[in-house]
Amino acid sequence: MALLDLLGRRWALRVLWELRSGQGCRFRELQARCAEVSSSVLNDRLRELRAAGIIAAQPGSGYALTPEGVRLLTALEPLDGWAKRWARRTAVPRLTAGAPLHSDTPSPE
Amino acid sequence: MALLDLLGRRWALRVLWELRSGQGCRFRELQARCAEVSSSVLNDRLRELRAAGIIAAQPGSGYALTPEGVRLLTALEPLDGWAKRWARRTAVPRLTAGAPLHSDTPSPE
DNA sequence: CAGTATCCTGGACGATACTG
DNA sequence: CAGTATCGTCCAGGATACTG
Repeated sequence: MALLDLLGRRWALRVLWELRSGQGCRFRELQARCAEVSSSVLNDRLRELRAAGIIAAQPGSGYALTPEGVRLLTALEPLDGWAKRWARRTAVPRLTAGAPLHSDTPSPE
Repeated sequence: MALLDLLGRRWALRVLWELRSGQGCRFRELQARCAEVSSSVLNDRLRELRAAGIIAAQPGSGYALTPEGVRLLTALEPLDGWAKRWARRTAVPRLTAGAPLHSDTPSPE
């Protein structure tokens, strides 16, 4: 297992996506943005992402992407692009146009 | 759920990776290359990937990537690049140098 | 060989209650 | 508010036996 073991887990990409702005985000705020993921799971993800050096806990401003994390987001872009086209080709056209890359990911716009 | 629901599943990326050459590959051959994944699961993955239009079953030559599948592999490259550097930075240096992107993925060289 | 049908188990996730 | 501890459920995946 490797990268997908990390990013494939529920909420992992969503968390990254929520932090994409570069602004720090508090635990509760993050939780609210993630459709109320349970605190235990959110905490798991945060710990894993921190251990991976993708995000870091700021002193007083919550969590934010590390430089490494920013580069990860960048590396993800082509894939998201592909996913969007693919969603258009493949997916069922009903439901509000969702998030190609991940169900819980609002996806880059 | 979307793309990660597909690629995050066990063996999914590995199958794509095994088909990267563009050569068709038979069921049993694929199974052998994938450390003897169970036939039921392999079949599941193949069906899902076919449904997604990423691979296709050739008449007599097994499975192969579709053009769309080829583009997916391309979109995956930056991510794999990131994963490799990341593995070097983060990962435990023990064990045979594995596959950054996915445990079961030999990973591009 | 290609693919299907069952059964079983581990672990991811959700809910919740709790602590500092 | 931030995070931990516990518990129950559910399902993906592995094993295996089977069919065409």
